[in-house]
Amino acid sequence: MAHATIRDVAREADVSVASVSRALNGHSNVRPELRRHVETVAAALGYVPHAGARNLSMARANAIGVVLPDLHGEFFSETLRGIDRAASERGLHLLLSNLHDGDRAVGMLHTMRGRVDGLIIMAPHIDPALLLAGIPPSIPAVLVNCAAPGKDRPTLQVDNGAGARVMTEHLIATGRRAIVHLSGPGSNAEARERVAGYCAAMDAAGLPQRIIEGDFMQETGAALTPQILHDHPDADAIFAANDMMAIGAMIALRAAGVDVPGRIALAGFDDIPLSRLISPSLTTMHVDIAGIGERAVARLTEAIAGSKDHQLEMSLPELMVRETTQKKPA
Amino acid sequence: MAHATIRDVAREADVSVASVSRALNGHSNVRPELRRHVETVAAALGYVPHAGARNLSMARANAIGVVLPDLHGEFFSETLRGIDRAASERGLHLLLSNLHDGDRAVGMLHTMRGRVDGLIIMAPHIDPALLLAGIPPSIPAVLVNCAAPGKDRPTLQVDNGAGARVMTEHLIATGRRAIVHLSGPGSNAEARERVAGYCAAMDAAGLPQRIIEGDFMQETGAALTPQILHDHPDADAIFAANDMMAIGAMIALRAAGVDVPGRIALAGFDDIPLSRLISPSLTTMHVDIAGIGERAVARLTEAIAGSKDHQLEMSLPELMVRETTQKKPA
DNA sequence: CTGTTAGCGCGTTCAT
DNA sequence: ATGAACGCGCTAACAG
Repeated sequence: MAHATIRDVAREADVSVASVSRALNGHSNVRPELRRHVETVAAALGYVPHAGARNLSMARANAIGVVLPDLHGEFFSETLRGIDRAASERGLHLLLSNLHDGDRAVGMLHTMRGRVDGLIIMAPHIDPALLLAGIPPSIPAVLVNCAAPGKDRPTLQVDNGAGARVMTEHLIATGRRAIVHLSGPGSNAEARERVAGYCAAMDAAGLPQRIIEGDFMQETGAALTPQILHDHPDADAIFAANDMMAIGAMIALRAAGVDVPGRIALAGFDDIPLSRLISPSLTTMHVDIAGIGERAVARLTEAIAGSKDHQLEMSLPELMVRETTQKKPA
Repeated sequence: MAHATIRDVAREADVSVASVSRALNGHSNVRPELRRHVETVAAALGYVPHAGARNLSMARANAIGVVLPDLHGEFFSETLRGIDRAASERGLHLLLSNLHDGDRAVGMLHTMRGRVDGLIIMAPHIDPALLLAGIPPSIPAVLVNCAAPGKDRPTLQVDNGAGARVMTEHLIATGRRAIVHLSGPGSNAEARERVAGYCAAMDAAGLPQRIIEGDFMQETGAALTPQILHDHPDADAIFAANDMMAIGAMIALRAAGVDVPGRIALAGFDDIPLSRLISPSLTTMHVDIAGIGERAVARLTEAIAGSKDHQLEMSLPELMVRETTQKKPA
């Protein structure tokens, strides 16, 4: 059976649609008796308001669009968790969209217009020019870890460069010298920043850069590890650009019978929950993943409310020393 | 600046709104020259159609609502991944909603009416009567692992009872006798089914049931482990109702210096990606988590298309023997 | 307090 | 091939 509309309720209760609307939405100027009557009829008819129509008439969707590159791995699911928590606190729904490739990205962004009040966009892998052009200018949006500097959009970023530098310095401080960086894909802005941080630290210490490009996936971390061992037989540390690759590397190293951290130290980035659960536990840079999601929602609601504050908010990751980078034996 | 509407485009291009609509939606009965003109004007104005209005007029939202208990842990994020994949293949958006408590559940369900074409509901923790009453009858919905038998709704379920029984039998077959079941919360339908499977297997073997109630969380698994050790000093196996609790237990056992699986075997349920990455790797029941999400979308699109097929689809988990249940030394 | 009317932005008849 | 008019379901402004 088709759904009852507000008009069905009005007819059945023998009142106007306006009264039904007022009664059901808790307006004060309604006779209590009439309100009860309307509520009864509505319940009897199984009436449920059509949220789409209400949104149109109120010019408010009570939803925010979330644009992520991928749901793979713990990083983005943690972010989503933070976003979800902050959003449901505010009574907002989440409209999800995965930006796999850059081409369909703009299309996806467009189909969200009129269904959400604002956008949270995490797209370190998308060309900034393309991305900024794709966001309808009239829609509030906050950019999270995007390549774009975000001139006229509120922006949240992790200081990947500083974080990578701190980690590299930590490895050097614990006696490592032949440190190989297993990087993320060159197309990814965060990956590039982490490479830069690693390079800066190695340069400052007068050590040679050794970089192998990966793609942030665990399987790739495992697959490239033999190559690292082959290309750099003297390697005494691997700094993976994220935890998933580090874990892949750890599995490969274990399979190859390499002692971690005895012969090779291992470090990651992100501090996903998993990094603490494996053994040996993984030294990594802690990023407040869920917290970033929450902050993003906060900034977005401000922007929706009309704030013109387009500040860049930069957060510094924190070094978490765990088992995989214990001091190198002399 | 406010967003341009179809009327702005019509006025600017000096044509009717109908023509703009036809031109932009690729209808055939439009003069190519006019189409190009409209497209130019639309681009110049930065016009992006208002999806909400379009949905209302077409009575189609091109979105499905996903209702999950929690985004915590890998189980639900994996499910979501499967749903997302299947949905974006079909050009559907995902409207997310977390059903924390049962009270607000019905309200959440209602606010989705008119914004989605159908619902995927995973709510093993919600009272079935409450839940079924809360779903607007006119909205297609598929129930996944819900307590409700799902008489007139397509339903997907994991055969938790059979799975738990298989696992318990495996533990018995490897020589364990004092098997403690670390269960999920009694309010959860899946948890109850797994308890029943465990009990059936223990009864069949003439072994005494030993059950401690947990809540599916890793922290709880860790916290309850000392109690298990205390209440059942002779325990030679722990069968946790899900992997997260099993991992918590493993951490606690390691901290207590208990040899796994030497002294105590350990088993989980779900086969989340993590269970394979930890060491020793966890014996568990494999559930095709992402696959269930995909199936749910498939069933839902059928229902939206008008299928009256309300069959119950039951899937059997598969035993994955890994390190934590190696045979007990004689 | 209540009913009437006019939109919200779009797709879609029905004429022309 | 194009335009005028109507309706999707709801809220809000305006009368009474």
